[in-house]
Amino acid sequence: MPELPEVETVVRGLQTQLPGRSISAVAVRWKRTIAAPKPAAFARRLLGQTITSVRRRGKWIVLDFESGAVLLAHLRMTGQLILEPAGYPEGDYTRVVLHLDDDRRLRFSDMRKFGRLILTPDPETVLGHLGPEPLANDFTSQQFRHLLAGRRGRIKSLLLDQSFVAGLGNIYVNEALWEARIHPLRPGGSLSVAEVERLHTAIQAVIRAAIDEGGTTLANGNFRQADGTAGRYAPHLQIYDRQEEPCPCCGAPVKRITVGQRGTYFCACCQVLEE
DNA sequence: AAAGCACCCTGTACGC
DNA sequence: TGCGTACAGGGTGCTT
Repeated sequence: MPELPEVETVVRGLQTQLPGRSISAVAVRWKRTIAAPKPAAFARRLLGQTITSVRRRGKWIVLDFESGAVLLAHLRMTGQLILEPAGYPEGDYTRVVLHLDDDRRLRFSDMRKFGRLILTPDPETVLGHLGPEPLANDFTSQQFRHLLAGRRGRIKSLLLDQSFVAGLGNIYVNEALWEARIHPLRPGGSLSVAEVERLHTAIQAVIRAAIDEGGTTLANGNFRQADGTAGRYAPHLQIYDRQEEPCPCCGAPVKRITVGQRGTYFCACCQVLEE
């Protein structure tokens, strides 16, 4: 499931390749992948546009064009944005193909069809309601504490809320809470200053480590880097998808509960729901 | 503000 | 072997 580290990995892979290239043809194989504008207008407006930069905001991949137009790509569950040479055999589940002027192709593959592409002159209508970037300089432990103050919702649900903090998903939220020794059901506002500090540190550490390894590719192989290779972080996951396995810290069996309709892994020994 | 649910999808895992 | 069903998950939108 692409989260911040996976999206960052894709973006870094594209940053060295795409700026300066232009779109020579557009093929839409699954129309609903194009959230806006309508597929025909999407294809027509992209034609001939030159890419100036590639960046990330939360889990969105952002392609800026010379004209000021912006292409937003969200991978959701199974989306992949892969740069392939001309003549390369096209993989399965291709939804949209952007042909480049150097004959390479930027291919949006998406088995479950949840991913979305948006072409817009005003990306802030989409990106504007995202919370802070967890790796940004101004995302300090102090700011995090202010955001959490008074919040009665479960810390796990808050961390998954993209308008609260941008970019975290189920894998890294589970990992960060375990790392910080915080129970996923704790009300956000109930965390002590020391706990907020620990969680802030854990979030940044886990995300940075995952980026360093090129993201997490689980056994289902859903995530791919921009060049089609897998991420290397999966063996480093301490708790995610490890139900009944011993906690790496204390050896107690990892528990699995459901929080906000999401599978949640934690160690009942290390992450206590204290009063 | 918070929580629950349906929805969008399809591969996988399971029970019979 | 094969069919049917539950489940996984990010995000949106609606209801409670």
